[in-house]
Amino acid sequence: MAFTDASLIALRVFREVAERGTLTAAAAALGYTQSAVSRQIAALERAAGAVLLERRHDGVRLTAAGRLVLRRAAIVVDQVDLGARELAGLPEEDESTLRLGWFATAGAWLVPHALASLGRTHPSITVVTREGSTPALVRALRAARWTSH
Amino acid sequence: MAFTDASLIALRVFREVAERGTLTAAAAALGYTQSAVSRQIAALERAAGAVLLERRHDGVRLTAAGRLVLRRAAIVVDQVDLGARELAGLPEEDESTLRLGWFATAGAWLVPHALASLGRTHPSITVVTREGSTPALVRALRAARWTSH
DNA sequence: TGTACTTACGGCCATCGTAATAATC
DNA sequence: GATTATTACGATGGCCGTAAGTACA
Repeated sequence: MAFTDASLIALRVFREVAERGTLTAAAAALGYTQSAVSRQIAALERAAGAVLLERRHDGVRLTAAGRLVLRRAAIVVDQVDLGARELAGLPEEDESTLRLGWFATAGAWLVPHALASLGRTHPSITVVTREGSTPALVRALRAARWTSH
Repeated sequence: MAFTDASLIALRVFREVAERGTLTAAAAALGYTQSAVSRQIAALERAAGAVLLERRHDGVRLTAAGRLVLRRAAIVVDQVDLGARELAGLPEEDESTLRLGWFATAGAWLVPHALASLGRTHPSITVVTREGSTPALVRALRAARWTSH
């Protein structure tokens, strides 16, 4: 048993809660009621079979299981939103496009490292390389992370 | 408008349909009825605002929009399943773990390239490096793709 | 008392299976 | 007729908002 049959909305709510620190703030941000968010979280915890949030008097904090779920939920939500933008035929927003140039010596492993790390935390960000670099490194970079075309 | 508010089950059903080529086969594989799968797909298309499947007399074929959605849906479903396994505290199944050794000269860009490509098509596969290689290359590889611990 | 989260109630909407319908070989 | 997908029921279950309840400074 896991959160296999959870709702996409539940994952979105959970991410918002994790980001804001209180159910109330997340509810306001998403246009829901406190109770709705509370039940979404409860349902997600029931589906996951684990407590995801530590309840405190001033809000909530992620448990270890909560951090684990958050990592996956963030990727899932980003992928859905990215697919939605693709379907709408829109190019990526400027804020989600990163243009990057670097020196060949630094790019050997530092750049792929940074890009992969970025890809884990913000999968929806598109990376665009600068033309005119060493062809081999450009290929390696493209291999490390390439979101669109 | 997009498939932002689609169901996780719908994405799973869609992936199964795309893989099997008929709604009937997907329904049987998932324990659903023909009609349930048909309505899931219809709902997903309504949410996406696009026709995802071309109906033929011998089954269905993906449209361009369908291929686009499938790419995202596959990642989403894999992420959910991966999170589920993580929550269950289980190590990855053997069939989804890849152990890899290589020569330093070939690993410089060919290995990260292959790993990233693999990661796009099969995000749930874990890559485990062999000990004793050049430390810098090991670090670069870990940066390019590292799923568990 | 204020600020959080939780729970009970009533109503609405989604989804299921069964079964009937349509279209193609 | 066999195989495909779709549509019309009726019932179950999930999720919402309102509102009341609980806990902690």
